[in-house]
Amino acid sequence: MAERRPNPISGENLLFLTDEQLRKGIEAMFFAYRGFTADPDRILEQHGYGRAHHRALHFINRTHGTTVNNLLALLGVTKQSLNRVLRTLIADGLVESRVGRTDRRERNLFLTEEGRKLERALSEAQRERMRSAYRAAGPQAVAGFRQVLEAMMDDEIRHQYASLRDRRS
Amino acid sequence: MAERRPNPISGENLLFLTDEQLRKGIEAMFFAYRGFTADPDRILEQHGYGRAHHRALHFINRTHGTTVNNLLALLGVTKQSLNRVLRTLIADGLVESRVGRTDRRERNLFLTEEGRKLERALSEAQRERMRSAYRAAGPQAVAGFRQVLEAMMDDEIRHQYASLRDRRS
DNA sequence: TTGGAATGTCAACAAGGCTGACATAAACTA
DNA sequence: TAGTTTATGTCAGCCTTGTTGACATTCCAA
Repeated sequence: MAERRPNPISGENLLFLTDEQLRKGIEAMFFAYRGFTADPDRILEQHGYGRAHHRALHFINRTHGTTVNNLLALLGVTKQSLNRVLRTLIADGLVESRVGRTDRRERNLFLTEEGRKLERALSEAQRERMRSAYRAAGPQAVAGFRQVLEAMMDDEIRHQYASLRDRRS
Repeated sequence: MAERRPNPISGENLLFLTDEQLRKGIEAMFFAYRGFTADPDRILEQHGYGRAHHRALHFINRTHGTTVNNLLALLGVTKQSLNRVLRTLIADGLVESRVGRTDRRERNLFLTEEGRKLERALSEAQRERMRSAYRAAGPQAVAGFRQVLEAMMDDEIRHQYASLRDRRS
């Protein structure tokens, strides 16, 4: 999948692995992430929510009926942190928590119509930025972008990402 | 610079701009950023510092003698937030603050030997993850990665990134 | 029936954002 | 020179979102 190109000079081109190149990548990652979150942040602020709420909405939307434990693993936070966020989302009528059918200890989480509405607004703002970046960089760059990001994840997360990746929304 | 490939089917390949593709990119960005910060975070914890300290150390190291105002613009936080972090770094002897030569209202910031030592440890941990990701993905993917990230930044930040990008460390 | 798993809740705390107000010194300007 | 602006620092207080620890409830499964 990852296309390695032999270097006519030294057998393999390693110039892209210098500390200078790596530093540029690190700074690009830092600055780009700021842009990545900027648009949803503005919308969230109008609703009195934070990034944690966005993340919860996103993954509940992605995996309808997911359990709290499942969500914890995806988000990488403690249940207390997530619970605080979920509580407000449920109280505000954006998320519905249903007792599990087969295992009634579990709670299955769903977005309400209002929750879907906010999720779409957040998601569309973020997609618009991504779309513009993708269009500017072109398909080949996008493929490389995804490859590097995937290689940068922790192993365990990469597996979760991969199983999520190939679902329908 | 960005290589666009004509699509034999519709004149231009736009498959990479579907909502599905964009969503995958969004999730990849989220998960990758977690990995990106994981290694420095572990080191910082041992010293009782947080990410904010890492960012300050990084950019002071990058732009020796920078002023507080300059740093504020790069980090995108308020002076009160930055000041809290700087105060501890100065008190702990990692950062030195010298009165400006030409304008004595300004403070020029430098890393001490100890500051450089910690910065190197943090930086090396982060570079190691980046190096491994770059190596796995290959030079062409890395170029695409950088292109997409740059296109994702806010305009103002992109200019700062660019002027920083081409400096020597 | 009992142990453990899944979930929720309460309390307390910390980092690191934010705003507003105010102080000081230095530089600039009319 | 007098007044204003700029750069910085600091105090107080607030918010979000992360943490740990303790404890209750529910209920599956051995």
